[in-house]
Amino acid sequence: MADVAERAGVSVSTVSRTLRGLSSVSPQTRGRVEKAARELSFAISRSASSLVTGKTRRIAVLTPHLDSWFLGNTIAGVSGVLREAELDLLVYSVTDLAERGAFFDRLPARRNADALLVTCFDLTPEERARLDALGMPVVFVSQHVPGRPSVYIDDVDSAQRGMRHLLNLGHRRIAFLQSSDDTGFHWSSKERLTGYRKTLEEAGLPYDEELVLYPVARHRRGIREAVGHLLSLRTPPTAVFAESDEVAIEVMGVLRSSGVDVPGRMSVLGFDDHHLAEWLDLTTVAQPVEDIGRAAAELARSIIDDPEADPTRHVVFPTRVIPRGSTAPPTPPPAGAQEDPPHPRNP
Amino acid sequence: MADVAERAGVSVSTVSRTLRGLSSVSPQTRGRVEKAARELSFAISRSASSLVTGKTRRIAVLTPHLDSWFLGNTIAGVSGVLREAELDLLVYSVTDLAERGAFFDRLPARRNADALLVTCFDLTPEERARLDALGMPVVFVSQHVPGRPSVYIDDVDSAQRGMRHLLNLGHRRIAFLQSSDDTGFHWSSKERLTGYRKTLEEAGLPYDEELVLYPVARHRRGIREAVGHLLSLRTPPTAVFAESDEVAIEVMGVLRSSGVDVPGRMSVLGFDDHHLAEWLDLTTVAQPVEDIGRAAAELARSIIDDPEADPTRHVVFPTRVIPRGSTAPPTPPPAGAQEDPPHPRNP
DNA sequence: CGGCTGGATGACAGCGCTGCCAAAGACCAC
DNA sequence: GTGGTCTTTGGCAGCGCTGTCATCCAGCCG
Repeated sequence: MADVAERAGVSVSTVSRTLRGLSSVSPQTRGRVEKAARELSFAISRSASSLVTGKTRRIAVLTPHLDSWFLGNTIAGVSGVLREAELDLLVYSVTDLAERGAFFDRLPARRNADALLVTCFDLTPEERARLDALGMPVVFVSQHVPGRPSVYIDDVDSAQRGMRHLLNLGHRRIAFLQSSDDTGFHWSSKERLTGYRKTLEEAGLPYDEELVLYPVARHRRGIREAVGHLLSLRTPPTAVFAESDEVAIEVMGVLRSSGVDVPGRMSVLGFDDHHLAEWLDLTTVAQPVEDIGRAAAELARSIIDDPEADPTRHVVFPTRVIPRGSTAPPTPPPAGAQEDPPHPRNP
Repeated sequence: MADVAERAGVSVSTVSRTLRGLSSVSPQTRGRVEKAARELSFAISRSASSLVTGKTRRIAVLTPHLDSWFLGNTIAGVSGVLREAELDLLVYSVTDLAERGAFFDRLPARRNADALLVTCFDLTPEERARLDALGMPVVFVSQHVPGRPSVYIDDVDSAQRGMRHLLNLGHRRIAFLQSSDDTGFHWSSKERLTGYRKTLEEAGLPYDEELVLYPVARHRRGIREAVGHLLSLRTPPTAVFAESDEVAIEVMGVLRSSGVDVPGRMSVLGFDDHHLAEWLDLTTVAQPVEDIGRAAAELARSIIDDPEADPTRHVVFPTRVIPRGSTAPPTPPPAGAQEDPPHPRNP
């Protein structure tokens, strides 16, 4: 910076003021400084400036993984907003409990980021207290935490609307497939299961434990076994509601390779509106994933710009059921079919 | 740090030495310091230490997007290695030419990261020169740049092996579908196309421009139009080689929804071994994506640890054709069928 | 028993910026 | 001409660490 100052014939203070866009610099001086900076390819050292200001101009994202469609798109949304704000994006992914423990133990984000976006994570009270104690602003993504800034969808209601779509088609035995892993991450599962149960209750249908398969871990054989289990029941379900499109697509693949027609013998409903869902004709509950990322980044930005701002701001995004070819009325109609019309009345 | 020093009854120098793992600290002192640091949840300020050392302990990744299966998995691999090395991961995604220009203009990574991983990017000579001028070590990922550290697969050879699989099944008219975008990113397309051409040449087959569709942008209607184009040719191809599994899966979806049986009337071959490829029974050329990310991170790590190290190190990963249900001999056999056996001889 | 070695620790400058305050000058009112 | 205000600029301390050098003391040799 001293070099730039010398070249422009001003003091370092003036260079600093110019480069930060402060107003109290005359246009001529500004011009000379900018020219000198360009000629020397000068870039401010964030290390030095954050040492003084206490601001790092960096936002950290904490995720349980990076290789899912959901998180890829969420982070893409975050990244777009941060780029415009000239903030840097720091990514911490913790894929198992040991790493999770290590993260909250050492908390490497501390002092290295101005805010933390927590995605798909059910923080324990201790973890939350720890972040609070260190004064790290947190935005919860894809999760509703009362009293904390969060960006989310109404998972209960969304699952209910998905379920009603299946009920309206005439399905009465509907399985629910959760994807879970061994790290205690949230991933909206619980809420969607609640929506599933509530809808059954509303419709006066029994909750059958055999139809709810939760230990379907990502990247494992679990899906095939889960589908095998459903197909070997005394009365197999006529529809499967998968917690995410990725699971739903796998289920469709397994069903078709086992000779089970979709939607002829089994309807499949997903959740997300994955990029491939359209091409694979998968009915799904769509959520605006990239918008969620963008909103979370905006929230983080507003918090670090103005720490006094209301800390309880929430952004709730709507979801919608997109009917496609993977769901249809069950055939033959289940014994207990009621007066519901055989064709969808819920678009 | 002063607080920790006081609590442990030592000087800040000793705290610094302890926390950096330097050897010249007695075990008792080390224990006391670590205890004090834990009790105070102390984390070193990277800003301050990088101001002195010139090292940021951060690695930047430059990518054209974040929402593809390939990059999600690559970055997951990178992230794992960096976490173990206690390095932070900074992500810059530039999705169009304007952002790309802005990135190389301002070069925000400068002084904020110790090395840059460039993924799926064909840098222009000017861009490369600029990085060099600023002394930023670069590792090329998924791209072979002679004389620079790079991690990649042999795209030409891999495409050739994929093509030979189709030829051995008896296909003679094979389309090639590239995914492209408008930003001049590389994405291995050119090399795979070269492999396609070379294989045709070897087999004495003509190169038909009508069968090579490159303007198939991501997230666009392009795929449907491309498939429509192929199906409306005087002699449609009997097989499609897609540049990535994501494209291949979309192609399969479009074909099936158009009533074209896969592999009955059209074989589809992908590239990547996407997580869903197995479930959708897609034949593909598998590459070890996460390993590529890991190797790239290791390379970056070794470069920042030892800047004198050989700057031309390369890691080449093998690929393999995984035959699944989306490829089969063409029916009816093409007119010009040769003495090739009708069944695969290339597993 | 003095001097020397080596391991462990402390003191202190300074990395590159920013925030604060002072100063210089332009301008105006009286 | 004097005093006051406002705009623009410069000087300088200090953010929290690390690297270097100094210091201290135990242990050992001659």
